[in-house]
Amino acid sequence: MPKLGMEPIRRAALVKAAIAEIGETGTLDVTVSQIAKRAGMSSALAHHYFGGKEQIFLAAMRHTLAVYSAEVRGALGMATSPLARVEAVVKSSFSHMNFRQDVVAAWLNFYVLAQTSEEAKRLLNVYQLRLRRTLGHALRPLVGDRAPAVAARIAALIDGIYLEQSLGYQPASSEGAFDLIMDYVALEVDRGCSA
Amino acid sequence: MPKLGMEPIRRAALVKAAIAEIGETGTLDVTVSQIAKRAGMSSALAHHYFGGKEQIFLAAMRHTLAVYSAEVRGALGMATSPLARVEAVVKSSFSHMNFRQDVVAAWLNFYVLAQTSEEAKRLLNVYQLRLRRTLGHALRPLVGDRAPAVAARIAALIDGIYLEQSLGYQPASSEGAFDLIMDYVALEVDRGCSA
DNA sequence: TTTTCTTGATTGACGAGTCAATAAAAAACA
DNA sequence: TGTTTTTTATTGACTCGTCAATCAAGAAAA
Repeated sequence: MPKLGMEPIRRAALVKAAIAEIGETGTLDVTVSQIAKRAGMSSALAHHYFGGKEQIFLAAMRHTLAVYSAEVRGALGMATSPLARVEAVVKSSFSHMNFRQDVVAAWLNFYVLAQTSEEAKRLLNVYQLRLRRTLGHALRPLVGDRAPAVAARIAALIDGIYLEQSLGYQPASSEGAFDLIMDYVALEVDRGCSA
Repeated sequence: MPKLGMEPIRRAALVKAAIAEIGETGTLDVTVSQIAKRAGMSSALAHHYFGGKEQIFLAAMRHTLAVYSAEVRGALGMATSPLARVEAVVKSSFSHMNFRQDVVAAWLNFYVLAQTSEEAKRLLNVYQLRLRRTLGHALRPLVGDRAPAVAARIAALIDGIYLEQSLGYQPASSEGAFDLIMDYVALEVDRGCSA
């Protein structure tokens, strides 16, 4: 059976299966066997390609982060105004690709993983910083010096909405989440008439 | 040795130890033995009083929720204005009692627990709904019909800040978190001069 | 025949939950 | 009062299952 160049295919399958499995179980408490089985191979092969469970998780995390980043970059590329840039970032955060039940569950568990894995913590920090930086730049023309504070608030809102979504009661729609945040942004942009 | 009426003492010790252990490990992946040892007893006794690991977790969660609720209630009791009521809720969320490293880690893991335990999910929902209701009532005199939306945003901000705090980089100060949210509230209260 | 894939079987560790047995207080009793 | 019995508290030792990680061996390309 062995076909050549299987490594990248197997790795991708395992990463995808890991996210699906974490999403379905809601926990990092999934066995390598479960992941491997879902990916259509033996657990031994999973160990062969990744070395260990944690490294599968980290790869899944990098993948999730990469998908998100790519979507943000793509959306930013089409934005022509500062406000559109903010909208691009926010909209990407709640796109069908990223706001799915299993992906949200994976995010939640990555935060837990970051409690014990330095590498996971590093990855999450890269994400956090980049999000703030991107939002901050986009906001500068709109709110001036308040940009960092507004960016921090938007980031916290995104994380908070993800957390609520993870509970899965009445799944907040992507549009609802988007509006919730952009209404706040509008408020910040419109300020300046009272002070 | 056996002294009578140990049950409540043991249960309290186990709950406290569970939170500390979860906080230190950052995971629900703690053994009953670890918790029991920290609480100064054998693992058999922990099983005797609680029946199983999950029930220890749920008790720890109820305790965390109860401490938080008590603090909110206390702070609300001293508030005389609507704005003071909002401040009371927000300030309680970031008090020394509730914003501690281990307690925040426990919260994070309770969200994970809620993925698999119906009871945990129920408890978190009670918390979410009560928080929104309390904030909504306090906000009504300040922002009128926008109260539910503003309450939802505040709730998301609180959760998001907790999530960031769980990463433990440069621990956001309680005051910083408080200001971050109350600045937003002020913005909502001041609105109405542009539309 | 060398390299790349692949797995079944195994190992070794760990941990949840059970149980029988001990110890001390309290209650019942003589 | 002194003695027995019952209740409450407590644990060491054990069972049973699970799972990460390893390895030797097989199968198919190159």
